[in-house]
Amino acid sequence: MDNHGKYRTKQRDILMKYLESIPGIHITANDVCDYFKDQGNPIGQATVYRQLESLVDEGLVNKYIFDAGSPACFEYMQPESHCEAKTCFHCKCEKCGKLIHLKCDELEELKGHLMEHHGFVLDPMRTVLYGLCSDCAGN
Amino acid sequence: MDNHGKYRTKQRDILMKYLESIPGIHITANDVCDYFKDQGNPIGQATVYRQLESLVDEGLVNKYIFDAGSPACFEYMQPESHCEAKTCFHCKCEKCGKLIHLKCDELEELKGHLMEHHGFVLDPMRTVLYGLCSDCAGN
DNA sequence: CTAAGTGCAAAATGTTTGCATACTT
DNA sequence: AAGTATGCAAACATTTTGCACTTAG
Repeated sequence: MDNHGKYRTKQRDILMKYLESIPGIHITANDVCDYFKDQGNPIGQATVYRQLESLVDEGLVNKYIFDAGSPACFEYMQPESHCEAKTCFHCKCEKCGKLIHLKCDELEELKGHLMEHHGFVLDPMRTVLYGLCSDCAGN
Repeated sequence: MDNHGKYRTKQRDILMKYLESIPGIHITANDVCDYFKDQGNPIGQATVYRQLESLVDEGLVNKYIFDAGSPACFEYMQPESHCEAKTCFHCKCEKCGKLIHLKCDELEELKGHLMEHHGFVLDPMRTVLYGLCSDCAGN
C-alpha cells in the first residue's frame, strides 16, 4: 500500500513534490493552480481540491481556515513533524494577519492536560490560536 | 453614544434580544433568519449579516469558523464573560463535530504564558481547539 | 479490464454589495 | 434634513459535483 490505496497519478506526484519543496509555507488551492499553470503544467482545480483533500485526510498536509469567505490554506507537514520534538502551534494575528509558528513546552503541557483531564485529544496541526501579535498588541 | 454611534433600529434590537436569550449557543446567520421568519418577523439576510458583523466588531458577539464551506457561527457574549472568572475555550471534535466549552486554569495559564513569553495576546473567544472528543478518541 | 483520477463546466454555498426606499436622530 | 439602516436581488468567491474521458493497477 504505497499511496494509501490510491492510484499514483502524475498530478498527485507533482503536487506532493511541490508541497514538499515549501515546508512551513501556507498556500491556497488557487495558489497551487496558478503555480502549475505558470509551470506550463496546469492541473484542473477540481483535481487540486480533491488531491489536497486526500492529502489532508492522510495527514500529510494540514488545512487552515483563517476567515470566513477567504480561501483555506494548506501546508505540507513533514512526517517527523517539522517542529522537532515539540508540538507546533500556529498563532494568527487578528489585526495584521501575521502567522506565527510556536513550539514550546507550555503548549505541550496543554495538550497533555486536555487529554488527561478532558479526554480531548488536541490536534495542534489543525488548531489556530487567534489573538494579537506583539507588534499589534502594543497599540 | 448609546449604540456605538449607530442607529438603534428595530432589527438590531430584536436581534440582540434574541442573541442575549441564548447565551453560549452557536447559531449561523441563516439560523437567525429562519428564527425571525418563523416568528413572523422576518429580517433580511443582508441585514442579519451586517448587524452580526457590527456586533462582532463591537465585541458583543463572537464569530467562529469551524470549517471551510460551512457557515460561520455566532454567539452572544455576556459583558462580564459568560464563563465566570475563567477564560472559556472551545474545542471542536474533528470527527463528530461536537463542540465543547472548556474553562480551566491550564488554559488560563497558557494565555498568560503566551502573553509573557511570546508577546501574543490570545483571544480565547475567537480560538477553536481542534481534536478528538473523548467519545471519538476511543476508537 | 476494472477501479480510480482528471478536467471541464455547471452547481452549490455562504457572504457581500448596489441601490432605492425607509427609518433614526 | 442628514445620516444610517433595510431589504431585495444580483454579484462574488470558494468549493463541490456531474459526467465523459483518461490513466493506473
